[in-house]
Amino acid sequence: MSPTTTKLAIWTHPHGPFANTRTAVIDAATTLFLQSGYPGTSMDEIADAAGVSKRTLYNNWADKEHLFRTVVLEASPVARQLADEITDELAAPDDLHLALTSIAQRQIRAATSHRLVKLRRLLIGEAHRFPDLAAEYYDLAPGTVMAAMAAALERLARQGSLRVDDPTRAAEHFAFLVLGASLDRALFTVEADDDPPDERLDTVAEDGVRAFLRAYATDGSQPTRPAP
Amino acid sequence: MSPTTTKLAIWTHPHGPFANTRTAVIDAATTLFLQSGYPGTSMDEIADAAGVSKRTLYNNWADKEHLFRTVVLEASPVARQLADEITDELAAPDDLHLALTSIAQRQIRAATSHRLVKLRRLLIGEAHRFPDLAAEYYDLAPGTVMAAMAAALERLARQGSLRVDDPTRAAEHFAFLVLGASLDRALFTVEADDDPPDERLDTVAEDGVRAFLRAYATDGSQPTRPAP
DNA sequence: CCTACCGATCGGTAGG
DNA sequence: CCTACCGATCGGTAGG
Repeated sequence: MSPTTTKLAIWTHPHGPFANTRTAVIDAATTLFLQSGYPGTSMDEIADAAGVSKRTLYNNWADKEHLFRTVVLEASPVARQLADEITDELAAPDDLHLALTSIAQRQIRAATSHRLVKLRRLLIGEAHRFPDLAAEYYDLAPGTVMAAMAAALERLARQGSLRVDDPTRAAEHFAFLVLGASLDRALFTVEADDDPPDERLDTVAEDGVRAFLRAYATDGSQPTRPAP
Repeated sequence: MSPTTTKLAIWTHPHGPFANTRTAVIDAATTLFLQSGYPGTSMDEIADAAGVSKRTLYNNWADKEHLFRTVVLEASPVARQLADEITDELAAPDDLHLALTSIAQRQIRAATSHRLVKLRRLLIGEAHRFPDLAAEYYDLAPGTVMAAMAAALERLARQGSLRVDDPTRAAEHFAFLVLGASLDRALFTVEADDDPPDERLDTVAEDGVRAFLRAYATDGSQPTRPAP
């Protein structure tokens, strides 16, 4: 094995060439921060997990806090997609009950996914240390979904399908009827064998949608209550 | 000044004699843990703030984790009182809308109070380190209130005032319609000048109660929507 | 010569 | 109950 070959092996191990160093660090830091929290994760552990030296971390980020901010803001943008889906699917739905149920089921699954619950725990637990970051995330992720839902509900009200005085309040009512209890419980309950299975989440979401429509549907636009 | 006098001054400063040592430590530890989190609070700081030596801490608690558990479990029992009020006031209300609004307003004020929000942040942020403690608190505090509300709603359904298939689900819907959005936002937003004032919380609670009654009241048992 | 990175170790502080 | 101190580990940086 020539020296050149050896050098190549070093360049490509374990995470490929230079361009991917940043990705490798962010991946490792994300995993560790979500697992053990901010003070519970050392820069040494991150460096080890990423397969780089600690000096590399400090060549790319000023300090631990800056790396943490990168991790949080790059872990967010699932929300954008859900917001777009809400806007599209509620534009002019054939069956409002069905459309809302489909959205509700995706919303509760996203909100109670292990990854998102861990990210919320991390941000909530560090809100006193990173108040601006926690607020920024909240406006960015749940805020985007909530704004899309409020706009969609306002449109549906103009179309005559719903009776909505305050679209923002109605969007909050929809979201928390659907996922409030499940999300709150998930924040306090560390992932276990008795995590709610998908079909149970679907039922919870359906119950939330039914309650929402009883509260917000225009009279006669939907059956008040389907027989059990 | 005699040595005895000097000694007495030490005994009674700053938190009185021996019996109150435990209280002084718990008070100091509660303040510091709620302020700076578990790893952000040192046993030295707690000892200093309580006016005792670090050795006293370890004479009363095996280690930092045991002291933390004491702090969390002694900070809880506000919930018991709210649960009792729910049971009493919803037993046979003259005006259901009024009774639910009164309960909702106390519930949202308690849930968004700085102290309770900080306690939630602390437990959620440390749920990975203390999974059993987080679960125990959740069953003890929100769980107690939710159980009382479910029982009360079931009773009201038997009296004919409400239409309730699943009392637990209905209690969740009530709680999260009333306080879900406010609580979720409070967890991410560190106490600031723009905290929601009491009258705004009251409005949010009223909106939640109205939506709940539109969804759960029996037909004709209440006006569907008061004119604005 | 550069960028990217290494092994080794700094001063301070944690829980106990 | 205090001062002094431990083994271990923190975030951040030295020279090469």
